[in-house]
Amino acid sequence: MGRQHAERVDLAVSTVIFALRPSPDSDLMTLWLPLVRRIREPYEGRWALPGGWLSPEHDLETAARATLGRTTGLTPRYLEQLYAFGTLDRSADDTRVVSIVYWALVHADEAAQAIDSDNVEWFAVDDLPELAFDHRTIVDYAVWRLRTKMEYSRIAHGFLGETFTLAQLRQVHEAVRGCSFDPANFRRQILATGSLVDTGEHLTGTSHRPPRLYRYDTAVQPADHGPLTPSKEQA
Amino acid sequence: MGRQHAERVDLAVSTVIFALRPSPDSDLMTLWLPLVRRIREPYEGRWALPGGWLSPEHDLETAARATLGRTTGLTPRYLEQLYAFGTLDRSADDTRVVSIVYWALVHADEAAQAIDSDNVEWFAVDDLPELAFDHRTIVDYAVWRLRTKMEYSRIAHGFLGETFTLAQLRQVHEAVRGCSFDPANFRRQILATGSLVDTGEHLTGTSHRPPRLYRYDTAVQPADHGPLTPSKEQA
DNA sequence: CCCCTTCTGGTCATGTCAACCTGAACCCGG
DNA sequence: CCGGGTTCAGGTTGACATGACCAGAAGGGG
Repeated sequence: MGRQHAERVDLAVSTVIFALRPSPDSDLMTLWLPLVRRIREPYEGRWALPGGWLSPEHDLETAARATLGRTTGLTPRYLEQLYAFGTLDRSADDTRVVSIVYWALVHADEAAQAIDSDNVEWFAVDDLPELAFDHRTIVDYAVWRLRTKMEYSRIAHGFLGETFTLAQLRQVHEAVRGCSFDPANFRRQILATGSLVDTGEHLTGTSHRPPRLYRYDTAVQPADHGPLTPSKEQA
Repeated sequence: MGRQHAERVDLAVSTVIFALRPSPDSDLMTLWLPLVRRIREPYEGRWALPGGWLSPEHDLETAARATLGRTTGLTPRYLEQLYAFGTLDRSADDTRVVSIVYWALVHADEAAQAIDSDNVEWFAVDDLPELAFDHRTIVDYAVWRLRTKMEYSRIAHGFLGETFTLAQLRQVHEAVRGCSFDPANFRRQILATGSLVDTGEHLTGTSHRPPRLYRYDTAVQPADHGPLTPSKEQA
């Protein structure tokens, strides 16, 4: 059962971090994610997902959180395991690496003040550079999961602040799903889920009728993980 | 970035294998899965999921397939990665193990002639013994995934043969979902998806009107994996 | 030959959802 | 101070999907 070859399997944990930022050309909100420039071979100079080796004293999720804090200085509003990638050819040299990848949502205005250090840069998901390893596949899968989960779950929460208007929430859905929704129908559907709480306050300062401010019902879980509760694998 | 402690992280691959068998007390079909008895500490004598250490020359999915063949002698009709479990306390001794778990569906009548060797035994998911490690949590999660996926995907395929009647397909859904469906409505919904092909043949020998035999449309994928095609991570 | 079973197709009431319409409420320019 | 512009907020309508139910068709068994 032990390892027969001299080589071994290395375990890495990477994270796909999503934030919502205004597009440079249009004023619409689009998806962005931070990448780090590789300073070592293989793929030196290429952009890659933030991550690191898994040390024995760290939990998988803890490692993903640490990576997130190291590269962006932020704490995620949502964090979930994406997939474990482990094909033989994904490392390009003769090492064998299995990457357990997480995906996270961070606050939009927090992401604006995030650190933009030398080797970390934010990219729009529609305009990514060439990535190292199989990271392009990973990002595509993460975007697909985000889009799919947005349809049936309430993870839009992760992009917004404590209180928000229905228009803001709708803009998040439109940015991620990539299509526009009827404001009236969107209101009816969202309110029908019972996951929103009316704060009674209104957002003022707009040049039109002041919209109501809502808050998420904290009693409802943001996403259905089945028997696995988030942030805890209830071992 | 390297491992700081003397201990390391070991990587295991386990598989939750599902088959449909008639219940011993009732004649209804129920979910069963094979477990292996541990012959070593920790948890010696307890039942556990089939699995093994990941060797550097094996793909993750290949390892899962190998485990499946070793314990049941079967090839899966469906195989998908479930989750990577990696909390610190899941090994009960001072080793650190990360388990990448797959789940699989095998043929019902093939499972009947499957090997029932000394240390391998099939159990009904509703009547499981105490399991080793956190394997009970893993099984619960796998059952939840199977039930959830059955609602929107066409993985019932994995339990059936090449051709089948609508009643057989309905029985699979009823066994997994745990409720009964109206035959007429079930027919309408399934046929509306366009994933079934009428073979033109009928099943004879029954004591009632002979039902039509259908076949799955091979052009349609059994499940939506997004950018990740099954059996291939398109690295 | 009648009866029982299941298959197969159909109807009907209900609920859901997208498209559309209308009044409400606020800011701003004149 | 007042009317126009804009968005919010709620209601209506028609198309479509869903679930409960019904009835004829087609076999085998007593």
